[in-house]
Amino acid sequence: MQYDSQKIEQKWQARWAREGVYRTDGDAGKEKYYVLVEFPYPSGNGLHVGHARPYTAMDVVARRRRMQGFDVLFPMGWDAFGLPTENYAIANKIHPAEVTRRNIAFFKSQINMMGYSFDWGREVNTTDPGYYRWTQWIFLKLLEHGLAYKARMPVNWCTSCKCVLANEEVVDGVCERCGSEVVRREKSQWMLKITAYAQRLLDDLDLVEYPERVKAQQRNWIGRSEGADVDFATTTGETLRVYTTRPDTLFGATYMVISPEHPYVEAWRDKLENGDEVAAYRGAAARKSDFERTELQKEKTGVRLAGVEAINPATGGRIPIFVSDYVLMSYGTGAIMAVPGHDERDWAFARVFGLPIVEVVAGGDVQTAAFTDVETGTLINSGFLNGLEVRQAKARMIEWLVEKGLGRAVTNFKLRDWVFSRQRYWGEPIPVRHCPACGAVPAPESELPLLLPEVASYEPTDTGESPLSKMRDWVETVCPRCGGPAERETDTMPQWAGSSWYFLRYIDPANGAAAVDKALARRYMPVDWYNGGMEHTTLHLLYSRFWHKFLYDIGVVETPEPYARRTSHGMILGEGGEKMSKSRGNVISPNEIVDRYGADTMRLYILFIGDFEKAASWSPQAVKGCRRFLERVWGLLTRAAPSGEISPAHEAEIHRAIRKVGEDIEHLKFNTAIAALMALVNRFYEAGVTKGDLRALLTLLSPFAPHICEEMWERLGYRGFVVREPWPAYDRAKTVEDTAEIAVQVGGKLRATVVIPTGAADEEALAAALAEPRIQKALDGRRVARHIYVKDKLINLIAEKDRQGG
RNA sequence: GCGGUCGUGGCGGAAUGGCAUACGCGCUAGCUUGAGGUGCUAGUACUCGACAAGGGUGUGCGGGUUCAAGUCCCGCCGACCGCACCA
Repeated sequence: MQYDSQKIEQKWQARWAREGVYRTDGDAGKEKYYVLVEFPYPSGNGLHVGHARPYTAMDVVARRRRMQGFDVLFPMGWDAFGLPTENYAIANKIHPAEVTRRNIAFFKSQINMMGYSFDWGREVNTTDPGYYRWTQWIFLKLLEHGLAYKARMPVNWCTSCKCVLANEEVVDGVCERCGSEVVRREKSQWMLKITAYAQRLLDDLDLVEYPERVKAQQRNWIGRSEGADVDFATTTGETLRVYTTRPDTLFGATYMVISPEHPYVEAWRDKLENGDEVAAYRGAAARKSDFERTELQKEKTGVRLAGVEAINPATGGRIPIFVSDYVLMSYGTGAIMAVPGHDERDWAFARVFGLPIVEVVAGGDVQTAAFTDVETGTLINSGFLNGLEVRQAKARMIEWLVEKGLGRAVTNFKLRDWVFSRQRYWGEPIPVRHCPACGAVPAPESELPLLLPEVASYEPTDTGESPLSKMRDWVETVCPRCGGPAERETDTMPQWAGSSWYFLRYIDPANGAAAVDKALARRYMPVDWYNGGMEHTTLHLLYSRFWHKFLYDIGVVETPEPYARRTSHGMILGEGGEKMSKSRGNVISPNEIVDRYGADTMRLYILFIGDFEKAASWSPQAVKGCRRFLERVWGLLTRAAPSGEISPAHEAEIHRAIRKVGEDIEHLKFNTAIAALMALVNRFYEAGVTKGDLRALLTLLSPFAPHICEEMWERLGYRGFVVREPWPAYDRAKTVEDTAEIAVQVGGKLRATVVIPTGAADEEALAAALAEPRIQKALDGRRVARHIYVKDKLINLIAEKDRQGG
């Protein structure tokens, strides 16, 4: 009797589908549990083993929750707008919607091949008008609440995608997706005011259970800092405002720096003695790509603004002003007071330009290096601040600035508003009309969904206009406000739009009257457990938290946070620990593995491969171990004694396995859960097995390898589906054996083990230990001064001489 | 530089402060097989010792706490991930 995985897997996948065993039942008598995996982008490459890891892990969780009696929501869908599809469509002259349809069909067949327990009755697709209608609706609501606005500003422009990128999509100065150079372009863009939520996005991290690294990364990205705005008078009459986190060092500000993009550079042009030189510097900075501007930790450059000076409000002294690209226009006020004694960048700049370095916080040697410690220093050379600690001096200086009307305490964030426009075809049209008289006017809600028009060409344009702009009969419309002629917005939304709320649509996927029914949202939100990739920490995860908070504010949902628990899986690497990629030719397709070994083997291996949270290298050898294990499980069919009871010989270890497998699943320790099941099977081979033992094994193994378990369940004559069995309970009292082998140490060193009854009393353990000849030998005649006994674990004997430190 | 994670056999990796290396891969030997890219059994950290009995040493390095440290504390070294001229 062979283990024919192919036949078994097809058989049970068909039966599960027929019986609808994975449907979310909505039974109000049950507690709900919402398990979520990140929905895939259906690329033409198909499912990757990298998808299989999180999907399998969460499938195990969902399956266990069903067995535990929860009403489980475990849905799947498609994040289908996006550039690769559009580019493929352009190259092959197929409509992107058709490409998407084909890719989804392929992906879906692969997902089903793995035996995942998704409820397909709730499938969502971000490119479906019935879905993006509500994405557009949320945009209109954001607009209504002043959280969407159009602004002309320098944006990140990918030279290859011919499209604007969000800050989060620019990695090391190049496009996150295609790796091409990103340059700055001045463009009018739709922006979402995520900065309005910066503080809440930061604070509410305390409400959720995320891995520390995820929270840290988000905090870092939000980048809150506390300081002060300070106004400096200048010799031209203008006031130059700076932001500083070190107002305590104001007396040490010996010069100022403004960003090349600072408006004063332009405004002062005619007043400067070296206007041309400054303009040239500014021009050079503008031409540099982000990559050039940030990549090199180069020497500081800059130009002094000759003819203008500022007055340090604390000292009253005149100080020079420079323009330099180490000051960013996008943070603070785009201008800084430079304190070379206590800031490394200012110190480096001062060295290049021979500027004075004044020590105002004692504790270091400012001629050698900037002294930046804020914990130990004491203020000097600082008038009324002298003698104060840094912390006190900050507060005192802010009081003084407020008194004099020169400044105030300010909190700043690194987080920038979200650039929300894309100049591409395959995205949600932004439902806005531009009227020469009324400006940007929201499209009426009744118009939604505002459908993507059929266009002849999806080619991006070099001018930076969306391909939609060429569709004149679509573009030309009327203003909803004044009725005059108007044009439609031709930019589309970024791919992150549809994925910012998809978890809500799963709850109520067919609702034509609302994005999600309130009562249903109340039942299923928040997502109880959301697993996804680390690469989305500052993109999707942050964006969707923002949207969800907004939907909370307007009463659509009732939980402040969308995800109660977030976990992250490590990457699956190729054999040598290298990233899997087509160019390296080391990509493993799940199909290869399923064809050769079966889905159950694939599922086991992808979880057994290593620590779920860490990167792991694929090993073709090790896959076989998992197949071998299933063969051994299968082999138990012919060995099982007819008794339906758990055999006394295995009772304790089965109860321990129930506990361990359950706990391990909760803690993402899928590898050790499987190891425990392997150990159990090994014991069954050593000491015999009954039908009852096997029954227990199958219920525990079924979340991991559901097909083989279902088949064996049937062959053993059990009724129904094993995947619908209740998760077994363990009895703590039954997890212990009658006897325990305890370690016997002498002076902390292991000398022997003895077998004594479980829970034996101290004296009994001591007697057993002393009766051991090897212990007597180790004691070598010395008296036992004292001993430490840990029940069922060990006994440590301290001999008299040991205590003297010998 | 800042933030985070982490250093354990030949390899992937296990260990609520309590017998380090579970489980799997690989390897070695024996059996099985017509054959094996099959299956089974046994072995597999290093070292002294006779490949025995029996010792000793071992979780990146150096200290410390403790009856007991891979685990806790301090200081180094190294790796990986994220951010990075954010004032």
